[in-house]
Amino acid sequence: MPRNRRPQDREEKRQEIVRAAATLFTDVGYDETSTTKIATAAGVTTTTIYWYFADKDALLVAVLDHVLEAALAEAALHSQRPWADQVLWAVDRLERYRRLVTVVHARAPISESIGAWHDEFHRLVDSMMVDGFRDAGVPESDLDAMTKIGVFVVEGLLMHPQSEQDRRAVVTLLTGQTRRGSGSS
Amino acid sequence: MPRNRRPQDREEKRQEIVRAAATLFTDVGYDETSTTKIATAAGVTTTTIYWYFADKDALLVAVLDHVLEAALAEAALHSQRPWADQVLWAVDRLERYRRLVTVVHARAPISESIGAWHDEFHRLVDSMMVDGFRDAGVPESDLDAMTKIGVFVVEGLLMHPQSEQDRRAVVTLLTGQTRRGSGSS
DNA sequence: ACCTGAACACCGTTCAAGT
DNA sequence: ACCTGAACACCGTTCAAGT
Repeated sequence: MPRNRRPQDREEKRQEIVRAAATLFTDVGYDETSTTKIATAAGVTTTTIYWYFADKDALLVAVLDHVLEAALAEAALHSQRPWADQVLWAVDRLERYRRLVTVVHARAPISESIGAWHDEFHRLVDSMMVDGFRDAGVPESDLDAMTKIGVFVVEGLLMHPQSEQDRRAVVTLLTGQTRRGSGSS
Repeated sequence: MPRNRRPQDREEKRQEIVRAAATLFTDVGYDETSTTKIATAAGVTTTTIYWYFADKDALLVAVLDHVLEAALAEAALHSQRPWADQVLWAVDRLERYRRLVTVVHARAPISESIGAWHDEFHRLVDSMMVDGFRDAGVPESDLDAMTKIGVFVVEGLLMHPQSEQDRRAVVTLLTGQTRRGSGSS
């Protein structure tokens, strides 16, 4: 009984569009990637994209969810390592998504769906950061401000690539300076 | 002898285009502002813009220089105030240029002229930050990393507007925590 | 030297028409 | 339900033509 036939195929094709868009948005950029290029890469017609997604922004949200899901799954494997290493690993892992970060910042104020995704994302990152800094011994009174600084520093490191050495120095200072006597000659 | 007539007029018209573009790029956004809208606001034809500027990116660079010059002139008046206040003032003053920050980050990798402007800008900001943190008593060994954290935090505060109170908490923690016994009950 | 109107290639999106 | 070709309004930019 092929009554509800091939919901498989539909999901597969949708995934193929998301994967093609993810690659292009990440490596080339959102503004630099036309819907026609995405369609070609996914093996469909330009207009077909609009059968699966309301507009280009909706496709971007699907890409962001796709990328975030994979990154979170990987991050879970590192949750037992020292706090500084976890932050450093996150920066390493996310650096290639620099272009996605910029486009989210650029479109969040003008696209409701991207704005909502951005807010949700920061809620998630904030909650992870709070836990990390608390475990690292940051006093409760400084925890909120320290979390914000942590998020800003990670974002900054993504946007302004540094040498491995400089990156490590920044993260060490960030995660270590509130613990007494942690280096500095 | 009107041999070299009206270099005044030329500079005036150029300035008018830059001013119109500055307002629109700042309030509406770079991608959201067409060259036609800029031309209309400046009282010229679209193609006239291309007599004064090589392309839209060159106009953006002129806008960035224009805005930066004004901000630096104002900043000079505050150079004697406490370090935390100076940083807080800068965040306050620059918040309205959030859209310019995003577009510079978005276009720096793909436009050589924007990339060059971005590098130059960070050299300037870095040198100001280093002096501030050194005077505030940050040890020489942490100065480079601390400067980067400072720049990232200022950028983060620009991109993610906070309440006056939260902003102050972040900047206080940033500028104060390396000085011994500066609060936190 | 300075400015313009017409044109070019491209963009995201819509929609009537097909299966 | 799913997909398409043709068309729409708009974009940044070019260029021959005017003064």
